[in-house]
Amino acid sequence: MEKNNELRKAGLKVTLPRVKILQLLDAADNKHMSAEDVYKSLIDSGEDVGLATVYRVLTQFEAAGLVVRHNFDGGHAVFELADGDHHDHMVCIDSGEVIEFVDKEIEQIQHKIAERLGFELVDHNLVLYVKKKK
Amino acid sequence: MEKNNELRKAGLKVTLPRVKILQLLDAADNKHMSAEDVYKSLIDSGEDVGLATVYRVLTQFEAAGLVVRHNFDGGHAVFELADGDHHDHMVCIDSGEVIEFVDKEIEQIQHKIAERLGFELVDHNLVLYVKKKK
DNA sequence: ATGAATGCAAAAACTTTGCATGACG
DNA sequence: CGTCATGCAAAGTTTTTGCATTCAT
Repeated sequence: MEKNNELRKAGLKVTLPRVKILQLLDAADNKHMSAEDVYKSLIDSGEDVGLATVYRVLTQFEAAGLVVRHNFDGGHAVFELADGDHHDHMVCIDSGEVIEFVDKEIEQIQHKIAERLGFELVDHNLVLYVKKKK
Repeated sequence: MEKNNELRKAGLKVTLPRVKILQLLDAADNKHMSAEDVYKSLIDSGEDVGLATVYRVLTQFEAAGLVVRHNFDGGHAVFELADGDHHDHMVCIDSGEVIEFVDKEIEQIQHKIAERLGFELVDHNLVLYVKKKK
């Protein structure tokens, strides 16, 4: 679906900052960007946008399900475009490289664990820290 | 091993704040405390300690492997005493309750995933966000 | 005694909010 | 045109740092 329609469908006006941020996340080499990353990138592209707007827009996008927010390591949150497919992350501790993966089995077990303890699984966060085999 | 020796072994002087914080984490009903939690608890116990010291001490304990820091969702880090046994966490998004669990199967699959992609699994972080079933 | 550890306050890093102006539909 | 969205600046949160004082060894 085309981006502008996704915005309208989410009840958000099609404004320049919102369109630019969507485009940026779509085209980004680094799929996982912090608010600051997005802000700087837009400023560098000559856009006139405020950091507060970036935060507001990303938060709205998250609420609308257009974007996923990850709270990786403490400091700052990173955002990536929601592509419909859920996936987890593997981070190489040497190179910083981020690899995405999905494993049906793990997902199922997670559900079972939650159920077994009387809970309903709402979300999860799995990050594997790895290094290249020599 | 007795606490004071653990401190000495880590190259840390045995000071009142450090001892109190270790004791607190050891005796805590809630095993997962934020720096603020620890600070308030100590103040309530009549200890004269600074929040900055709590942060410094917890960071040192983490570096020494005495404590594990978790970056759950919600902006602030929580700490728990390292008990040697690895476990993952389940956080109730309604009550904030934290449940620990271990699942051999998930651990094995994680290894397989890393291996399959040519990596060696060094560490991982798994948090399930759940809510109580009605 | 001497270097490390502490408390306090100030600063830093990240994110949210209030408000007047400007843009979308 | 009436909102809704924006930019800026100011305030909120969480965590870190500078510095003089105190404490452990």
